[in-house]
Amino acid sequence: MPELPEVEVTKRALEKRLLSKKIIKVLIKNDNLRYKVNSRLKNLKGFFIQKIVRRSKFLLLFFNRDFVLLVHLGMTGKFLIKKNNKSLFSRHYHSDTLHSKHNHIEFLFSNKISLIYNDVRRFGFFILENSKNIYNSKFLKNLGPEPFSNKLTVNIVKNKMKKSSRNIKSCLMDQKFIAGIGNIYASEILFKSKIHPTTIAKSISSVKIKKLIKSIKEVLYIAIKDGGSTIRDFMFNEDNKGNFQNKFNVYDRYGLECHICKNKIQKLVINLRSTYFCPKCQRKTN
DNA sequence: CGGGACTCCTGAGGGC
DNA sequence: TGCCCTCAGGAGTCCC
Repeated sequence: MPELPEVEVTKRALEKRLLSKKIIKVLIKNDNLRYKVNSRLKNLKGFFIQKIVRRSKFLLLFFNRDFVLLVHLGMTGKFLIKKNNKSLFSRHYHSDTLHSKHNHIEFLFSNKISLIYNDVRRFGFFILENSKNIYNSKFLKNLGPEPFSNKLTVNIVKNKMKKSSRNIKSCLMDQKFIAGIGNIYASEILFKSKIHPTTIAKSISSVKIKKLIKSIKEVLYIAIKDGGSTIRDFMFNEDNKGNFQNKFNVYDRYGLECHICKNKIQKLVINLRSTYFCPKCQRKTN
């Protein structure tokens, strides 16, 4: 599920409901996530959320007294919200999801809202840290520039690529390179940039890199506006589901017609991840 | 060291 | 139905 747009949508929904709300209780039903959940999490009782930040695919929940909860949703992690034992979001996840065996952690808030962490594959994790120097923690310190920051420039991207013999798709997926892009959006961004996914990154011209950066911002911006992408799971937001999956140009469209040129969308595996592209719109140049 | 292959985990879907 | 295989939005670790 969660790449930058989905994490950003989650962040905004949490902000809307939980900012400045006090935690009454923390229930750890299953501590067996990617990293074992520290029982110190229960010490957040009585604390309130001051600020929520997204960095790459991480959520940072800042509490009073210098506590910060670092959350990563992994592959299938999501938050559910219920009020007075009822889901705030209609029928879609009523009985099934609110009582799922994949609900691992529950935070009860003073406004009678519960925040439930659900994660089928348990690749997500929660780390409680001191907020001082949090950006120097091992999870955050090596991340590349945020797609919407002005640190993402042609020069910085070209410099990073210069040393590498990798293909551009692998570079986009590398969080040290640019933060927040995952498997869906890497394919969509390369389509919009008209770059073939196996193109050797350092061979790409400055003009094309400029176009690539523009495409990164555009694709991610529209995806956030659409509430992210919902494929086989529903996504957490006010309307239950994201809509960007309806705007995919290439992802999960193997054998279907390209919206631009009508050629058939191709699929290939790069670093064990499915990669989709249009062979005509994204002609290989090296 | 860079980077590709493998790994964690559960469930869905297809072929037989 | 059931069994087996492959694949799924992420990323740390291992090994060449």
